Amino acid sequence: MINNQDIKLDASASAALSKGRLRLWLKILKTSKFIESELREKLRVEFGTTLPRFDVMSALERAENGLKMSEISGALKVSNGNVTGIVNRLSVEGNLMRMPVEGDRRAMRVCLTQKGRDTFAELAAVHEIWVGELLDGLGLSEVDQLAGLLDNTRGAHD
Amino acid sequence: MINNQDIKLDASASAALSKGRLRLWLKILKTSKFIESELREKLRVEFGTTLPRFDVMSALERAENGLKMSEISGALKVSNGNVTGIVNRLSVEGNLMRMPVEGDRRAMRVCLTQKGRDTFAELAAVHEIWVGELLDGLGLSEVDQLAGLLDNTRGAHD
DNA sequence: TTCGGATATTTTATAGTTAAAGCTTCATGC
DNA sequence: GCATGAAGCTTTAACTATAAAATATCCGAA
Repeated sequence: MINNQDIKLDASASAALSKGRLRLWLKILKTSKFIESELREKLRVEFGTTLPRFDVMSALERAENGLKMSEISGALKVSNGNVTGIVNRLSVEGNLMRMPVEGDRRAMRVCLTQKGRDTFAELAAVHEIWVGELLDGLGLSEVDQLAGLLDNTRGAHD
Repeated sequence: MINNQDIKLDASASAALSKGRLRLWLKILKTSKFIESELREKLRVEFGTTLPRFDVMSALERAENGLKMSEISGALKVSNGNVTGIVNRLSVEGNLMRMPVEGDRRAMRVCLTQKGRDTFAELAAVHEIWVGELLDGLGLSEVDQLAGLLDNTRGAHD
């Protein structure tokens, strides 16, 4: 038997949970935006490049034989048209090449050039250092705890 | 006395921590981007609006007597020019008004209109529900744990 | 073979985003 | 007063981002 008291308690507990989740989301967002803007600023000032360019190069570095445009947009979860522009600019800079895909004249295979690989290696090394510094308040066990908790949200998985 | 063995162990432990922090950052980013894009999509489809517009209205709602342009950009941590565009569009839509600041002809005070307050109340209610759903894998204690861990990073505070 | 739908990419229109430059107004020192 | 620099805002150029439309190609079924 559920009485009015129980219902009132349930309602207020549920409201508290909802508010807590909202505050948590705002904190996740603030943390994420802060780290992202720090990385963005460092890439801009120290290397004259941007995070989207870095992300595309990172995806290409992991792929042995390059990626099709649609594979890049899928990996980075951004729109097709967006990738077109970024790849254009990286291409002008000489960091990557578009190559035809044999057997499908619609598709293009995008590969890092040697210059692109060299550039990315340099960027990736300092990028890891920067992230380490930005998260230096977290030890190994805290890193694991945080990762585990984030796994309980939708969107943390592949 | 520190011997080679110790040094080697320290180096590999440090590398593991660095890699762990990097993976954690990528997970935070993925979680944040996922939630953000879900909210963005819902705002677009169900209300024909955007997250930046929502954020500006949210900041104005909390301010009793409106905010100056620079106070908005400070609160949202975005550039001045950015706010100009968003406020222009919200103004055209009738959700807010620019009013002169007495004693300083350079500044503008931005206030929600009644329509803006009504619209925002509606948006804020469903926004909280959406966030609750997106974080429904986290109970109260997990929400608190996560918030506590994020406080150990730079950028989570005001 | 050819028609029609699906796929891969680019293009277009619109918005958000920044840094930097520009404009107006304020405040201070002389 | 008046110069000079600072503050508040807008504008500009460049880039990132999306959705939707356009283009070209592929593929399967009739």
